[in-house]
Amino acid sequence: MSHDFKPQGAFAHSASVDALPPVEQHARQYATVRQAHETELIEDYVELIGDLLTHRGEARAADIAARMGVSQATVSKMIRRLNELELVTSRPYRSLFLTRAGKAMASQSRERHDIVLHFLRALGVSDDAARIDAEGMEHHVSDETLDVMQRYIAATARQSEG
Amino acid sequence: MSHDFKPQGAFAHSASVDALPPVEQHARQYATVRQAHETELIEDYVELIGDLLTHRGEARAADIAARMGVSQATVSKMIRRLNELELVTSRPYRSLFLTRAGKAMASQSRERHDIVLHFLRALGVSDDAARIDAEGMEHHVSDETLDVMQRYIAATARQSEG
DNA sequence: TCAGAAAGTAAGCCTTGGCTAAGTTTAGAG
DNA sequence: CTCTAAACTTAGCCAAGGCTTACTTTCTGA
Repeated sequence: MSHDFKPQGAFAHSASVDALPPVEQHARQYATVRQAHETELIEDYVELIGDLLTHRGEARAADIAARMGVSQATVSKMIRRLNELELVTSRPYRSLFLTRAGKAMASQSRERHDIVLHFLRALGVSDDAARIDAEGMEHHVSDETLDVMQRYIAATARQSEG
Repeated sequence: MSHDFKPQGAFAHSASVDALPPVEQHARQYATVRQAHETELIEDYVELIGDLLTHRGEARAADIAARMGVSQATVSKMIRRLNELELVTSRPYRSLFLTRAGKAMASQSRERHDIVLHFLRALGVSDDAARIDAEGMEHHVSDETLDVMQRYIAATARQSEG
């Protein structure tokens, strides 16, 4: 069954005295994080634009700026980038639209975000903390971990149904 | 008991049709993530320096570069920054040392890192994925979530003892 | 002991993602 | 209809964190 969930048992809490990982593996870990950083912001913007389109019918630069907590100028510049990356289409002074690729990115980000958020809540984290943590964590969770989170959510749901 | 662990039950998996959070809250979420980004790299370097000092007895720029997967020049520049921030002390062409503040940051980062890593493994994530995810996640996990993770680890340990 | 390799530094370049200030366009209220 | 406020864009600034290339210092082994 794909939604089986079995914790694997805890290990001794002693990584700080563990040997360092081999140099190449260590370097790959950091490379993955740097890589994630490059796409992170882009994904956040695209995800937000998708949400605004879904919930408000349009995505205006002013709304994006207010929700991101940055200046309109910053948003304007970022929109140019998203355009170059062919994630959005825009006409000057007009609302934005997502391209096919933009829509795909938005829904994928949204899905990851939701899974992480629900996982944290299912684990017992408060709503406020879960929201903030999910925002930061979503870009650093592998498909494998995401899968485990989904199974955990499903298992917890079955449990609470009795 | 402080190490009690009770899952809180899953919610309907439907945040994508949830209303958007209030503007101010939304902005605060992103601000927190941006904030984390600023300290993230610094913490990674300091944590690595601490690990090298612990496991190798010294922290050389060449080792840091190899493990971070960046050029020596990049490390050299970063060391200057860490110096300015009074996290390390260094004499030209010599190995590094952590200041009191640096040591504190290193051990705190190391601890968060370990908790996240052990949590992921306890959850059933493979070692490789857990390592990579932990590296990225550690900077985005609130104290509250960290606490929940620790209780989960403890609970899973008791369970597997039988 | 000293010459070449390895380690470290410095200078200067690039991109990203913030900002402010100043100008342009759009939209809505009177 | 028009004029002002809000929305948007542009230009130009800054810091961070990469890079390469060129130089200096240290270490080591023949």
